[in-house]
Amino acid sequence: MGTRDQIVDAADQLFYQQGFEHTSFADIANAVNISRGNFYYHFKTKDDILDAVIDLRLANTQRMLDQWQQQGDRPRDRILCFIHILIANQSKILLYGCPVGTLTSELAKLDHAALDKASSVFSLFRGWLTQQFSALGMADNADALAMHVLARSQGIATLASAFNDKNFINHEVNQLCLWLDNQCGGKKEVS
Amino acid sequence: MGTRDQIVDAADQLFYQQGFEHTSFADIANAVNISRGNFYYHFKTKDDILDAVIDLRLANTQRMLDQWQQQGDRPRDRILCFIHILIANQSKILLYGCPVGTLTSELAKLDHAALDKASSVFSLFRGWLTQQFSALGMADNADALAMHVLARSQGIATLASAFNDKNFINHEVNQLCLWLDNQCGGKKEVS
DNA sequence: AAATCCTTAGGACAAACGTCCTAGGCGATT
DNA sequence: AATCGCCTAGGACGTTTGTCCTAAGGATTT
Repeated sequence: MGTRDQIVDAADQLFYQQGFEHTSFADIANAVNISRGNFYYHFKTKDDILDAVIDLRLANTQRMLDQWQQQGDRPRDRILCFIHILIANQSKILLYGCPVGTLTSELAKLDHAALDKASSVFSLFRGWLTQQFSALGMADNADALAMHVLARSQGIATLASAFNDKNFINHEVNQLCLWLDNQCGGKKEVS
Repeated sequence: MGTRDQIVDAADQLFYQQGFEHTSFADIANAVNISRGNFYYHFKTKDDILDAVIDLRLANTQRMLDQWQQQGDRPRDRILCFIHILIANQSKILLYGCPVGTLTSELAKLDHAALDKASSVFSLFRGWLTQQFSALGMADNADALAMHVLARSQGIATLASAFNDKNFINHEVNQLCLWLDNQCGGKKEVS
């Protein structure tokens, strides 16, 4: 893997674990074992790295969504794939919260120009979830349902991290699954 | 108002709007119009200010809860008071998210010692909400319901801020009220 | 072998940071 | 009037930050 990609990978993790502002050039250079000078060759400013990191996250997210799209046959199962990332990434979420939500929150406070781009990771999930709910025959308020699922997940991650409570994640994920079944119950599947 | 209280008040707002780490001594001193030297007389370290700010938030929160306790007769109405802070603080939430959630998220990433204390603001709400649900005759899972309400509010704030979407707050608050009525519906009020 | 280009290392730079010290103003007490 | 103690101002300190420059390594091409 090229140096540039290593930098973006390391920055991706560090931004998640330490926050964007609290991560310095030196931190990243140290993680990749290169000099700060070499660093500057690949990225002129810190904002450039943030841009690259968000691009990476967008690509990774899209790849994951595509995978879920093929993996599950029924839209309901696909939505469950999304919900279950809370379980799959449990330990990291307990420590650092949701990667998307915490970054957008930080950038909002910094009044950073990259906030919109960071939010677009949310938009990927939002659009994909909207698709699934539409496929379930709820085209009318599919977007609202998508946002609801996003918000629920977001809140679960934040509180689980604040209270460092693993069981809370499990319990709320179950509740969210029940909610989903309830939504599916009365409706007829379309696609 | 004494200088010390002015400092804590200014820090409270700045920590909310800019984040803890992104707020400097100079920022606070500038907001209160005092010199950095004077600043140091009242607080030895930045962590001391954070401590005082969290104490202020704990006191303010407790006062608000007490007020809600007297204001609403029925527990259901009291819980509605909590839910409606999302509406009352709408514009600030759109810009900076939830004061409690964003601070705990930041401190978690900084691995800061004050994280537990910051989370205790959540605990105040949690305990109070648990009381209300218990009074509604749901003592068995009152705490789980309290956490559910907290998580929903938290997610609403985060996403509303990310998408800068005021209508989303209104819609989700309505949904949350419906959910609450649903919970109250089957149960008999105790106190 | 020479030249070229991509990559790397290491340090220089000003600015900002948290922290700390000292001198002085000002009201209350004696 | 003199003294004391609380409060304030302003600057000094060492470190870290993001940014930038220059020189050299190393592979490929001519």
